Amino acid sequence: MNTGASVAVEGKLVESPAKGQRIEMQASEIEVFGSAAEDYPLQKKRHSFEFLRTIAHLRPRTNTLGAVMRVRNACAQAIHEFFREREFLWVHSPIITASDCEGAGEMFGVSTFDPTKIPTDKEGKPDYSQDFFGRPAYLTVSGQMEAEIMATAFSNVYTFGPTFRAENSNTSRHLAEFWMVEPEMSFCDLEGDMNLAEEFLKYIFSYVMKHCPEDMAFFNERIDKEAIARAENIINNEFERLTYTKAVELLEKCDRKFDYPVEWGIDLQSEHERYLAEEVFKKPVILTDYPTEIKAFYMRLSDDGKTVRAMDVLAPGIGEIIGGSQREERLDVLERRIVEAGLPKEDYWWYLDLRRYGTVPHAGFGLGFERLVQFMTGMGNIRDVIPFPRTPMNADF
RNA sequence: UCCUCAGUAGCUCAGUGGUAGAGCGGUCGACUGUUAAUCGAUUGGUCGCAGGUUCGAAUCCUGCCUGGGGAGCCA
Repeated sequence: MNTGASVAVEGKLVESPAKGQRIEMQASEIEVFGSAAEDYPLQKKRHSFEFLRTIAHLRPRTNTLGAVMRVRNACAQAIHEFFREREFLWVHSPIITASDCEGAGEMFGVSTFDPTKIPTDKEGKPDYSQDFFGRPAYLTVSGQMEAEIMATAFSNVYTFGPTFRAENSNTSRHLAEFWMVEPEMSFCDLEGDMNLAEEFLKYIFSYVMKHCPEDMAFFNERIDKEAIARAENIINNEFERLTYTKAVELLEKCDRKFDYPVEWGIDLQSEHERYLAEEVFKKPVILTDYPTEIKAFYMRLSDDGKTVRAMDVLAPGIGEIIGGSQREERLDVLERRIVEAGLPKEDYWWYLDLRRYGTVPHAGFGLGFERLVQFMTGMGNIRDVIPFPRTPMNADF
């Protein structure tokens, strides 16, 4: 009988005289349901995560993936409990969207066309009027705009589901298919948004520490010796909050040499964000009030005209884990911002309707679920915190 | 997409121009209060792929493929 066999053992559970275990079973009967062939790839030793990714159908049996999947599950439970306690409505945003106005990244097309013979119009372009939806359709990159719709009816809502990015990103922090949590709150400003984000992360970390203590101890010992200290740091300390402008001043004054020079107006680089979260404050940092030019059109313009009410939560070791904002609720300002961004206003007719009919101050944020699990467990590669990772050139299993 | 490192046995790796190696695993046997057991034997390779240089290439050169790390984009 080899490692990997499936068995049922009947016997007597007794106190063990051996070291390192309290109990053992003295077997009286063993039934083998499935023996494992001698080429069973999982051995009783450490395997590299790269190798395990090539056998994604067997790796859930390993102790590390097992711990990851339990913690991932606990994170999902914590998210639902957090919002249920606060009476947020879980709304199901669509996976397929015909709206091409989300602008959050490259999208996967959804079509039933036979790729070898796509109908074309007079100009030789694909004639989508003959396609399944009668127009171009895509996999969603974000449920935010649908969440905004629902928030104008139910006040507090959240989405939690898969999202897709067709970007050719090959990093340990990106997936083509990943899950996102997006709360959206009416009658809420940026302060309320930040408060919720901070409470939210603290809640999830407390929940996992309470429900998965053995798995967290495992990660702390085998994967990342900071895992438990980091969780306690999150739970027990106030997040640092400062404006983008203050952060830039701080970066300009510090002794550290950066590959990319810092000046007001630039989008902060990974090295800048890491420096702030890992070296200056050594805890999560919330940056707010970013320059208008580097943020999305729907974020609420401040009175200074130069910044928007946006916020990013930067986590040590991970970087941006949450991105959010107060949304622009003023119809005239939003229309102007859409035009300034060079976007077709007619595509946003329903989004603008939300401002036309009973507009309301509102705010929300998005959290990358796999990044949260990475942050929680200390796992280095995002492909190892989702059972079946989808990345460029990889959709096996 | 860019930069960089790597690809040798099922796994983890050593081998820098001269007959392809180790540990683990597998198989067989022995032994055993074991814990990723121990002891003995044994099995196992188109050295990522294709070309080139050379008397001779795992080793040097070129191209490609795949993977890791970093960057960009972002969550």
